[in-house]
Amino acid sequence: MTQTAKQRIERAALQLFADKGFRATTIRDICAKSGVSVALVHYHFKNKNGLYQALLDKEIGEAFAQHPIPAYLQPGMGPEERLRQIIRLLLNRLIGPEGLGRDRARVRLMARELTAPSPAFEPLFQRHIQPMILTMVEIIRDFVGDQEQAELMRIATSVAGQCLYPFLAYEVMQRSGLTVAHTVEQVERHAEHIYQFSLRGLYGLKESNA
Amino acid sequence: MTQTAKQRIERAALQLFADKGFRATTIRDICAKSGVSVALVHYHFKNKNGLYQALLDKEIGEAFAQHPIPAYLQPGMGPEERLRQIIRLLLNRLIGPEGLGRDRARVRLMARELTAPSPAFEPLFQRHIQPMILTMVEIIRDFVGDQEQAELMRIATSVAGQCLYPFLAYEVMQRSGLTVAHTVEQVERHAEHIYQFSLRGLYGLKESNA
DNA sequence: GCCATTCCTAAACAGTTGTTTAGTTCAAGA
DNA sequence: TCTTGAACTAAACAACTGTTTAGGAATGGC
Repeated sequence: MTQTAKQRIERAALQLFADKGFRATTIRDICAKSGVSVALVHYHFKNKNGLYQALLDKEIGEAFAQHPIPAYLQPGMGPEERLRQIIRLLLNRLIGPEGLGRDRARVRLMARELTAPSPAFEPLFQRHIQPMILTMVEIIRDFVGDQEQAELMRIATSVAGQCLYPFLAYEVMQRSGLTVAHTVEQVERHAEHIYQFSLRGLYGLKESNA
Repeated sequence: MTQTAKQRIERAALQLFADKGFRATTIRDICAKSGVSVALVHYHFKNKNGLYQALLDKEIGEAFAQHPIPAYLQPGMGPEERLRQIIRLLLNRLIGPEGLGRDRARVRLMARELTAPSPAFEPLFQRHIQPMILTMVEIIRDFVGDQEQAELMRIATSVAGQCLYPFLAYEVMQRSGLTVAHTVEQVERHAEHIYQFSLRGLYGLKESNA
């Protein structure tokens, strides 16, 4: 047996939670898929919530931790380079092969949590998502100067939306024949596209303000 | 009694399905909230799936039908005006006060379906979502000329992402202190912002291609 | 050999869930 | 007045669900 029972449980649970959601997935589903008894799940993970929490930490937490913010943003960078890097960070974390993109189930699980967060997601949100958002907003504020709250929100979502949409709308896009590639080269190229696209948009704002 | 029992069921079900999801919402939850008996739900809607389907059709189908594509796109419009109009369409449908934005529960329900579609969503997808995507892709193709599939996908998601993100990431944004306004004026202003932002980005692509 | 620990299972338990059945109330039409 | 049909309820049903209990291999240390 190349995989331990615990690993088989985790694998099966990840796929089922991602496909059907937490509530619709039963422990017996997971057991049938991984070939273990019902009690073993409780032995290894205490209960259904514990299994889900462990999965979030492992599949999402670890993937994000491999791409920490300081690996992209270094002191002394100008606003343009910082913008480029925060976009690369988002894309590598979300659809990059070392991020969530390696596994389609990871993407679906994360998309569920972003649109309908569960209590188990809270620690991950505070640890990884919130800092990303705040950093992005700060970079954009550097770029466009002082703005009213509503305008800042519009600009921030213009940039962040480009990064997150191919990730959130995975299912819808696939049904329309549009697919996202997850190779390193494709991700870098996508990041560069979003950077260039956003840069023009941001410069346009400066012009119309002046 | 100002509302019929059937209406109270629908109202309670909408809020609960939006908050907790289809599976996590029980018929008894809905009954407790609307003050009716369990059997009455089956009397009016046949079963739980029927109730959900009826709700999707009513809350999302009707809102979308109020903003049909031909009301925005007319023959003879140039590519720039068509781009502006398709953006207005998306925003009015999704966050406008006559669209889903009128009711926070509608937004949450739709966001759930976009990231994790249920079988009940399929007819709405084919009727409303697919035509929107195809129209958007067509407009962008007019704009940027022939492109390889991957590049077209990147450009389309750059525009669509800006429109959909404030909608999909409702929860996450709210937790970070960013709120989306749903008044007509705010929505129109947001649409104009996305149009200008995208226009610059698209012109940039033309330049770098030349 | 014996013991302790880890990994694992079958079976039972108690509560929940969607659905159905049988029957009640009540207003409108003949 | 009688009847018909729509709106509604209480109670029961059968299946499912998360969790626990009691115990069986198997392994490694002493």
